[in-house]
Amino acid sequence: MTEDRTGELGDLLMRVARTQRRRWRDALAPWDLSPHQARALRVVCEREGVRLSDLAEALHIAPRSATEVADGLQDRGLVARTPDPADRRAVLLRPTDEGRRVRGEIGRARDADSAELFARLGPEDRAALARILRTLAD
Amino acid sequence: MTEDRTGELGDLLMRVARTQRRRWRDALAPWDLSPHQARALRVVCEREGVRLSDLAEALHIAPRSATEVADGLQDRGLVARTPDPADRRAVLLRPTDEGRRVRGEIGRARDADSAELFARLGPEDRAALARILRTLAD
DNA sequence: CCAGGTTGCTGAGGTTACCTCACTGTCCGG
DNA sequence: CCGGACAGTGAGGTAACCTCAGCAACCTGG
Repeated sequence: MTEDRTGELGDLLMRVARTQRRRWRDALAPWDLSPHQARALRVVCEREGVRLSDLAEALHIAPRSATEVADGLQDRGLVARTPDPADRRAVLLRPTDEGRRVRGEIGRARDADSAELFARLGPEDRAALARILRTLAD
Repeated sequence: MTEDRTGELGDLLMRVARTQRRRWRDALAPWDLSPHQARALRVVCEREGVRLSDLAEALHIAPRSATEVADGLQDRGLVARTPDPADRRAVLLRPTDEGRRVRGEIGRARDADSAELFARLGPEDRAALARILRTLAD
């Protein structure tokens, strides 16, 4: 079959991504965080003062659901709700010291995990993969 | 390290995969099937006579949950439960005619969607991507 | 300057897709 | 031929989403 089975490409991408997702979930276990929560923590740490609605948008979930994600992070003492001085309806999410610490740890864990997963690729393959994926990511 | 940010690679992979997943979910809407159900239908169609426990393993879910996935597919008339002649405890899942038809349709839809997604890549990039992903997929 | 619509968050309650545990009926090795 | 392992399922639980309604604060036009 000289045909360019594009379907297989999608399949492969799916499979590798699934593997990676599984690995990451496991790597996150020591902190008892879901991938989604880790992502949320990252968003909160990267911007200074995140509104719940912004978090919802960043996470592609309904605004109402952002409340629950924030609750989870707050219960673990990783973020704090502070009033928005510019709008008394709004709430700003900020990382606590613990939150920043944990976000640093999981960031390093993620890098380590990524390095391990991509270790079997040579440097030129890694570069090619990065270039190709960047093209696909818009 | 010439700053080979492996972490970014993982990030990119995640992002592209998320896009693909979203696209597929949307492409599946006309049949009112979840990606998971489509995957299950595919498994059932590819092997002849699938045990519930095999389906569970293929889908990486608990055996009990395979019952529910099978229920969903059966309610839509896509698969049928038949007794396993070799083991009266077991149940074999087989696709109905409708199931085979739908599986063909969504297979083509998936190919089309994949083709569209990867259209912006040149043939040599597609080949390189396939080779690299295959390496990663074991 | 205030009435009425819009926005930001959350309580209440629903759905979906998983899970574990317990049970029944069947299989099989000693 | 019997005790343990195994296949599927009923019952009931959880996590992560959702929509809808309500409340307070914001903003805009007359």
